[in-house]
Amino acid sequence: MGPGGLRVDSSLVRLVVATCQVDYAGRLTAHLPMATRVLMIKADGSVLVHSDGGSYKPLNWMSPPCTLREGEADDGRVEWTVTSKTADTLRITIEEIHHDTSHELGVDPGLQKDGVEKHLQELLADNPEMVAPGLRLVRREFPTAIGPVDLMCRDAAGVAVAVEIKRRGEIDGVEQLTRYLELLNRDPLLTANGPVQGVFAAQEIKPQARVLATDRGITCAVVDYDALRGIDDSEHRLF
Amino acid sequence: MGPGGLRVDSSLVRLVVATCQVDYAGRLTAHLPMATRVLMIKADGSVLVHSDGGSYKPLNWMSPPCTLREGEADDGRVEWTVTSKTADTLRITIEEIHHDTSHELGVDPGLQKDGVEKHLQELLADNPEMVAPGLRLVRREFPTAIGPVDLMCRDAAGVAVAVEIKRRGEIDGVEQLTRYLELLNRDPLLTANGPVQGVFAAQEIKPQARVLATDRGITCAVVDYDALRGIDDSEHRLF
DNA sequence: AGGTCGATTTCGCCC
DNA sequence: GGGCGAAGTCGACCT
Repeated sequence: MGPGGLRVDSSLVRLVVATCQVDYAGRLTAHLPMATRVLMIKADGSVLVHSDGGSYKPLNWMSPPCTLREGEADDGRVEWTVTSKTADTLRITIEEIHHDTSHELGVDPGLQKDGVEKHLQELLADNPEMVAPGLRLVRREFPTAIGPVDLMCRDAAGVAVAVEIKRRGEIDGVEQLTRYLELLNRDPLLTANGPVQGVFAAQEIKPQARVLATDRGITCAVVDYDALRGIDDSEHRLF
Repeated sequence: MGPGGLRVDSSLVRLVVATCQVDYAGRLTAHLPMATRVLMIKADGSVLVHSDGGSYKPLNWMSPPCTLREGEADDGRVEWTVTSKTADTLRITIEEIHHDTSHELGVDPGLQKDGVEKHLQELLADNPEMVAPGLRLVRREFPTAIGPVDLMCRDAAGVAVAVEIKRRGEIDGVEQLTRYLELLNRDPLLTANGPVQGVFAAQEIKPQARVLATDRGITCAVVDYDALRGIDDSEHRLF
């Protein structure tokens, strides 16, 4: 508590509707001609410039940490200058302010998610036979020098099988698995029963990714997330 | 103009500050506990749920096209339901509205960008000698079965040179160029004077990408965007 | 601090 | 409209 009972309020959001022009200079340069837009200024000084369309991405913005300075342009118009430590600059030249309010929000409890890749990995770790029949899990997040393999398994014949899991299987995922396989195949402990096999498992596999995988001897496995969740639920109900 | 002089206003943005709980079910499920947040409802019905922190990405959102329906929950509280054609649902349960205004924005002229990869590619196409001395351009966006090569060139000795351009050179770009080279080296027309050479050109090349490129016999070229733009400007000034 | 990888990525281009 | 690559990607996690 500060002097005089004043409390520093760090969770204030300012909503402004203004006719403005926006110029950004940083990793690129970008320009927005004069028009009416929504400006959101968050507690950390970050600024979002929204139009009424598009999706959630602003037309222009400044990421925190940054500071907003209110000044005056040569022609007397109000000018906001937002600067970051990395020398990025966002300049907002204001012709007219139509709305300007500030609101205290308080601390946000945060978002709870379910159904992302990590969850899919957990489900497949519990049910490796859904990836390929006869597969047994050796280790989840099996470490290598260039990163962890999602699932390391062995098939019925004792051959090592590296499983790369994606929500959506694209070409990058195949490259990633290829790099792992190249490295894993240098390990005599893994190749004792033959070369390490690769399985690319995803809820959806793009055609080009499938072509590249097949070309490299990698097996593709499309997994049904809902079915998998159903299996896992019923298993847990037994205990 | 509609009957009675009423005009359909399609560029309206609604700004709401409310204590609310948010539940999303679609590609994943997500939950936001009750707290005070900023809600932005755009003209196309899309909804953004912002807290006072984070960057420009909302905590939760619904992408257009979608429709917002205002209803009432079992306990009598106001409930907004946003639905899209793909069966995604965003449910906002409102405890209290602290602020609620609507604003007409008009049509946005749109964003002008400068300095992205495409622009860098244009500049290097005009000045291939900035990539490597003696290089002559054969074709920009040279087509292959797996995608276009940014610049196809020949060096002073007539050897084909494939140039992959990135703003920031990372490992993925080296993989991409490697795939192209593999394919290009199957074409007798290109390999008549020796194997196709690869050049990885970027404003900045990450150490790991450089190592991988070198390991594969790919030349790295760091290009100075500002200098390049200067050259191009002065060239155009001659005409 | 730097690298890697996921994302309800979104966005834009080309087929 | 689908596929694919870029992004001022952002953010989380790990070394």
